Amino acid sequence: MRLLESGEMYLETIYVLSQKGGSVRSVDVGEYMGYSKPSVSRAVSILKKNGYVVMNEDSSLALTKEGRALAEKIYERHDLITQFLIKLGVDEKIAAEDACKMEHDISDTTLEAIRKSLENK
Amino acid sequence: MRLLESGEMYLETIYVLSQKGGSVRSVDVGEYMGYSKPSVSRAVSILKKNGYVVMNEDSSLALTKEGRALAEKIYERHDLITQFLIKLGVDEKIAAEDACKMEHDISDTTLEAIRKSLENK
DNA sequence: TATGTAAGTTAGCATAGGCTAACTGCTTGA
DNA sequence: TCAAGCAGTTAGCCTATGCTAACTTACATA
Repeated sequence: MRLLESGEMYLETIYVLSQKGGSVRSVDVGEYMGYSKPSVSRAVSILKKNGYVVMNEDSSLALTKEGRALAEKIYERHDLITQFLIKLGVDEKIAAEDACKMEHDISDTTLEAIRKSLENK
Repeated sequence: MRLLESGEMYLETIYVLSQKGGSVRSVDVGEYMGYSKPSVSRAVSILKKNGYVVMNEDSSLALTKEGRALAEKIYERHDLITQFLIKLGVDEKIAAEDACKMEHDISDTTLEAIRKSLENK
């Protein structure tokens, strides 16, 4: 089942927090995103149902192979768009914020155009 | 009251259809957007409540001064983003589709960066 | 004149995705 | 040992925004 935008955001957050090292708990995800525990609990249960995340016995979260692959794809989009906006002259903070929203909307075609444009520099 | 993304889309559609000349009715908006009559009816009532649209006696729709100003702003964003994506090498159709989603998300800062980039060509 | 069609509205359903309140179950420290 | 606090879950509320069904109203024409 295809994740909606909010699901992608939760998945991306779990990925980003994992990259920082250490275990990732639901409460960490909620704190990072500014959402309540029940909101995270529901979102994580959907990610589990979709096979993107598993919860360990100590209730820390781990990405499955599929979850990691999808999260990497989403994060790469985020990163490419952010770099692109920065090159365009947008302040780093605003670039990251805008990229956060754009990453869910942009077609693969546009993303490839952005990638090419970054390579030609 | 600030319009949400869906409200902006309805307003933009009324504006675009107005530009084509002739009167714009709710049913035209629904047909253009692919939405049902009740969905349009509710959306239009919100636009009326916000002072962006009035309904004439023959139930055709007209933008107020504020509605027109906002619609023009939204449409200009749409147009700038579309032109920008086309210059980036994206096919015209896909550029318009992506612009449609991006126009609601992008900050004023990024929009100005896009505008400048288009001018430097 | 009576009927059929078109347009708009109202009522109410569904889903997504925030929230708070309240419960459960661990773990920890006085 | 037991009381407190922390993490996760469950129940249920709210808003936004799509939908269908069914109603109203007006017009046009047989």
